[in-house]
Amino acid sequence: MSHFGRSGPPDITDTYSLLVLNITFRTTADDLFPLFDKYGKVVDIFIPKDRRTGDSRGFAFVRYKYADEAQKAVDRLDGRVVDGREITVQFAKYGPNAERIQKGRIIESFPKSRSRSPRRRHRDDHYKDADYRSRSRSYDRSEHDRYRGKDRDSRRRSRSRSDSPIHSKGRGRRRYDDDRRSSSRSRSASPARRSPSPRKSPSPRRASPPRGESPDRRSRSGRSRSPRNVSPRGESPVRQSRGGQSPSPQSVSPRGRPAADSRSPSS
DNA sequence: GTTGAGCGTT
Repeated sequence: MSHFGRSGPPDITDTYSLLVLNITFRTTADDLFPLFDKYGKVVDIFIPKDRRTGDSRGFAFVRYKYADEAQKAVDRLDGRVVDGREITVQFAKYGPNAERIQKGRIIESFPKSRSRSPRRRHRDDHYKDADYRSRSRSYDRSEHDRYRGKDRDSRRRSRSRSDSPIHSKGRGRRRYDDDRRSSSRSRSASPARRSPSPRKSPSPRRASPPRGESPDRRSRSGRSRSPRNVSPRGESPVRQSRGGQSPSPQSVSPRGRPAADSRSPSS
């Protein structure tokens, strides 16, 4: 009840998690809620977003209270065109916290009894966690084995090519080793200085001095969607960082123009 | 402004 918009998972026990893929990047939980709620009782909807940009990743998680309803939703909403894009609804295979999921049902498997086996510090348990996580994110594995895929791999290959061994162009799923890489670079001040004129320091990347930055530039004005809850009841299982989670009073300008205009537009 | 394989939050 009061968990929505407060903290992590409110109560994910005996609930069925549905994974919705192929959704547009602008589709929000509010849009999926009425869609999934029509087929059953939706307990909660969660749409993972990027940590850097904060944009939707393109998939959402819908939690149902009953399996029959979830299955129905999967059968009915699976392949449905939402926002002009065909979405893919299926049972979640992995868990948010390495929880045991059976047929999409989340089973509570928390080690309540601490005095059960305190001896076990680290063992295969880690393998389990890393197992579902290293499904393909880790490219440091046998890649040649993956190439044996068929159509499914072909999709990923497409992306792989885009990513290429080089940097990720767009919002690649690369890790947060950006800072780490910088450190590496620091080690070698100039690994291959091609310019015989080290005097020139053309830093187009850093050519932007700390001036009046506007991080709130990414206004969601793309879609005239009211950021308020769709449930006037006050109880909306739809949790999204668009309401109370991100209380940024900076982009509240009614005109879309920040009132903090320290600069003088004139001269 | 863009993108499109996939599996999650304090």
